[in-house]
Amino acid sequence: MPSDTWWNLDPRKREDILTAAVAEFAVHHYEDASLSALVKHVGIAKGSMYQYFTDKRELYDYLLHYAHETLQRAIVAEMPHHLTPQSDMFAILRAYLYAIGAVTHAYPLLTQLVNRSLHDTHAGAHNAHQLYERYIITFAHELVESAVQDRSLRHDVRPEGVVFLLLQVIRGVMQQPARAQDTALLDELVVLLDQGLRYRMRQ
Amino acid sequence: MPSDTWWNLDPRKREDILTAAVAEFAVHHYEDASLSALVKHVGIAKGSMYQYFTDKRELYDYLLHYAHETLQRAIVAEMPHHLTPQSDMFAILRAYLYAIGAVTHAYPLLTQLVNRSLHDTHAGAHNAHQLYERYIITFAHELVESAVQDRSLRHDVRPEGVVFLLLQVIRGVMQQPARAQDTALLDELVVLLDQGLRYRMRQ
DNA sequence: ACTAGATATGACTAGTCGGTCATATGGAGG
DNA sequence: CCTCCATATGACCGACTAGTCATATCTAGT
Repeated sequence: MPSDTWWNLDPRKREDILTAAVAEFAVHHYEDASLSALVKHVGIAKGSMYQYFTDKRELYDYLLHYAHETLQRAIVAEMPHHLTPQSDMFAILRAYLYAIGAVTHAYPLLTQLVNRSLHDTHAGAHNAHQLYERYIITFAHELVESAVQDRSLRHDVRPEGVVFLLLQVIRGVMQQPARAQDTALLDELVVLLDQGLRYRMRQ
Repeated sequence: MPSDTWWNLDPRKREDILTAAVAEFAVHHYEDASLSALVKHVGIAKGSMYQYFTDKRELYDYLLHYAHETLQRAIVAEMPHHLTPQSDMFAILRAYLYAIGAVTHAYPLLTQLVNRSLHDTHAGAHNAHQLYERYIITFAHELVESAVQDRSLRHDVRPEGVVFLLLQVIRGVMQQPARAQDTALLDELVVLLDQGLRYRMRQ
C-alpha cells in the first residue's frame, strides 16, 4: 500500500507519477524498469518515490492493482445493459469480446502492462500479477456453468476443454489489440465457437 | 554465427555451455539473463564466451535458432507417418497437438526459452525470436488452405478467424505443458473445434 | 515571527552488468 | 628445445541500478 504521503499529494502530481510509472512498466519488464529513468521523466527526486512506496515491488503491485481495477471497471461499463447472466452464452461472449476490444483500444498502456505481467516470472513471486488472469478465468467458468444449466452447451464433454477454448480466445483478443478492433473477426470467432469449423451440408 | 573457436571446442564442453545457456535464458528475459552467472555456472572465464560469440545478442540468437531447429525436428518426428497433407484437417490437428504435448514434455527448457522469446519486446529487435511463431503460423495457414480445397472446412467465413482460432489453441497447448500431456483434453479440443460448442438435438 | 512536523532532495553506497585486453597457457611443427 | 599461433583467463572499465540518509525546504499552528 502506498504511504499517507502518497494520498496527501496534489492529485495532478499523483496522476503524473502514475502515468509515467505505467508507461515505464508497460514497456519494460519488472526487472528492467528503471526508477531512475522514471523519476527523471516525471521531474522529481528519486528519494521522493521512497516517500510514497517502500520499494520497487510495492510500486509495481500498486500499479497492477490500479490497472486491473481500471480495466475491469471499463469492461463492465462497456457491456450492454440488456444482457443478463441468463442470456445466451454466445451473445454474452460476443459482447465481452467487443468490450475487450473497446477497452484495450482506450487503455493501450494499461493493457500492455497487464499482458506483460502475465508472462513475467519474477512478478510471479507476488500475487498481484494474477489478478487479471483470475478475473478472466472466473468469467469463463461462470459463463460455462451458466450455459451448462440452461442446456445451451453440449454436455458430452467436460467443461475443462470449453473453458480452455474460451480462455485462449479471450487471451488472444486481449493480446492483439489491432485484431480486437475488427468486429467482423470477433463475430466470426463467436460463430465458429458456436457452430464449429467443419462444413456441413445443411446449416 | 558462432566463431570457428566455438566449433573447434570439445563437443562435451560445447554441450555444457549450450545447456547452461539454455537454462539461463529459459529462466530469465534477455535483459535479465546474466553472462557472469552463466560462465560461473559452467566454470569457465567470462572472456572465453567472447571467443565464441561476439556479444550477448549473438549468443541469444544462436540459442533461439538451436531451440527452434531442435523442437521443429522433434515435432516432425513425432507426427504419425500415415498422415498426409490430404488427410482430414482435424486428424492432422489432433496429431499436431499430440506431438506438441510430447515435445514440450521432452524439452521443457527449450520450450520455455521459445515461449519466453515470444513475449520479449527487446528480443523483437531481431528476427530470430519469431522463427517459431512463423513456423506455427505457416502450419495453421497450410492446414486451413488444404481444408478449404478439399471442402472439409466451412466456407461461409474468411480463413482469418479460423487461423486465429487454431493459433490460439496451439499457443495455449505450447504454453501449458501440463495440459499438453492430457490427451483426453486434446481430443476434446479437436472435437469442439470440429463440431462447435452448442448443444444440438441430433448429433 | 517562531516552531515543529511533514515532505522534497540528490549525492552517495554497494552491487551487478556487458564487454575489453594484456597476459598466460597449451599444443603442434620444425 | 624453440617458435608460433590458437585459446583461456580474470582483473578491470564505464555505465547503470535500487535504495539510503543527512540536509534543505515547505506549511500550518501558535
